[in-house]
Amino acid sequence: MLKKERQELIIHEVNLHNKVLVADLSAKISVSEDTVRRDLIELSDEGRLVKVHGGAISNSFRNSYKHTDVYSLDQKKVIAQKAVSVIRDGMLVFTTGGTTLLEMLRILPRSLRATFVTVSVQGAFELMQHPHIEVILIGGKLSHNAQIVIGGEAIHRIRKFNADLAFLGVNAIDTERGITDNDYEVTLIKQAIIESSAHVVALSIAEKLNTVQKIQVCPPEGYQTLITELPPGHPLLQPYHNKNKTIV
Amino acid sequence: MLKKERQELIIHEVNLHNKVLVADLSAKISVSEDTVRRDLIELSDEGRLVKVHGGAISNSFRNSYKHTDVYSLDQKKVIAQKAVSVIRDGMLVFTTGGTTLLEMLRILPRSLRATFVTVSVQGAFELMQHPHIEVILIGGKLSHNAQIVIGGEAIHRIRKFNADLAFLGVNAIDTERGITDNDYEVTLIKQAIIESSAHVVALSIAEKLNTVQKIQVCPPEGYQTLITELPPGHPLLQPYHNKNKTIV
DNA sequence: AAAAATCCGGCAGAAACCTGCAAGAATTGC
DNA sequence: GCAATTCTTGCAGGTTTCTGCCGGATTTTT
Repeated sequence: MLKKERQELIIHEVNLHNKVLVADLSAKISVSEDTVRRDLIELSDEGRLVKVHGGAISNSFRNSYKHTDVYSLDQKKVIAQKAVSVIRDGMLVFTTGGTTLLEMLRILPRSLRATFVTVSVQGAFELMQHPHIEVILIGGKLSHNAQIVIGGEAIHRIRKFNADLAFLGVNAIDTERGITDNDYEVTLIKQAIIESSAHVVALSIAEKLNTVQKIQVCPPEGYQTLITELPPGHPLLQPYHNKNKTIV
Repeated sequence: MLKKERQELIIHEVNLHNKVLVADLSAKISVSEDTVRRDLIELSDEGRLVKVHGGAISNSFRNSYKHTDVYSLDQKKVIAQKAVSVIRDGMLVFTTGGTTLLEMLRILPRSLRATFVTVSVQGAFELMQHPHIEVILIGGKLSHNAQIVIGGEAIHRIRKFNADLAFLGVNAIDTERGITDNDYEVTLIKQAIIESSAHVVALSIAEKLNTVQKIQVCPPEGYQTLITELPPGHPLLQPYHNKNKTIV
């Protein structure tokens, strides 16, 4: 059996079953596991499959969600970078939806070991790419608008957790009115998350500072940390310092 | 034997068997391996075959495995098309993961009004794009491998539903051993889905027919309808007709 | 935290490859 | 027709590739 031939066979198997194990392949084509492993590495380098511990999975599985144009992407990347620095190994972390959040999930260091609980479909998808992160998805009805899970059952589930940290993507934030949003169902979810977390981190681009939406998610004292793309000493942030918020 | 003649013979062999070994050819036409090697290099330069270490493979062999992004995409689209025709307005539908399923969800008619319950993150993502479909996501721990929700809580949730229809993306299907898979957690989820559905539709590309994996999802009588890309009358499907399956 | 599985780098033998060479065959030019 | 030239082929040798194995590191699972 030619090497090339063998590799095509492997690709075939992977695409057929979405996943293969080194041991299975080794037995099936009667070569050592080392050889299979080397083949997987080569194929992986060529981008024809994704190698994982113990085998490989098809990459057709991996690229259904595209990283499209996001508004203020650069600012959001800065925020994401700061947000990541707050997370510690072993934490139980809640996350909501929102593009800033997604950006953060995307750049989580691969070495991080933590448990993430999320109501966001895309969030779950991003988190799945990380090898050492356990992902718990809150179930329930999906909101077409917000692309997160909503509804009573979801809230019920959220309340069962006691998270160390919650990351809240915010729609509007103000020193007087706190965090506000314009989708009632979403505010309920965010409230539940806030109440189930020891520490709440609000992520907001500067543009959303001092804006107000129709429905309150939480009062100004509902969160402890605020992260924007601005340096912590920026004058725009002074009012939040005055409210004893931690500014990153 | 003329050089030209010899090379034509090689081409013939390659096209016949899709591959040739230098040693075999050398023995067959009684020339040294070096000569064969030189011939292969020339033929390769002319683009009539692909030289590899140890021999050569035919062009068609190589092309036949050149996939775009999803394996057997065309077949899967055919399957998806057929599957869609089974769904009626108002139904409560279960779906598992798998690329075939995703393909189906992608082409659901925008006019369809139904409720979908899914354990697949990408599935949920696709379904969210449809305006009139209510999407219920089963919560729980996410499997990094299978990219679906797994675990006891998920199974518990699944059992609360009484679906009209379940679409099962299968990994291997056989008239004797039924539907089989190679991930234990996934089989549990699929079993729960089958038990919670009045009618189970198995989606499989023909290539997976009569293949067996390690763990049984359900016996041959566990599902009622089988959809492949083949026309229902195809001889390969006869055994399934004999088992009283509905073949679409 | 221990045990099992997997991975990785290096090693060695075998097989395959390449380069240069020379003898023979075929072709060309006169 | 014959010599010069080119082409082809096999061989020798040194080089590269392939593959299995081993020991230690890393990861996963219990």
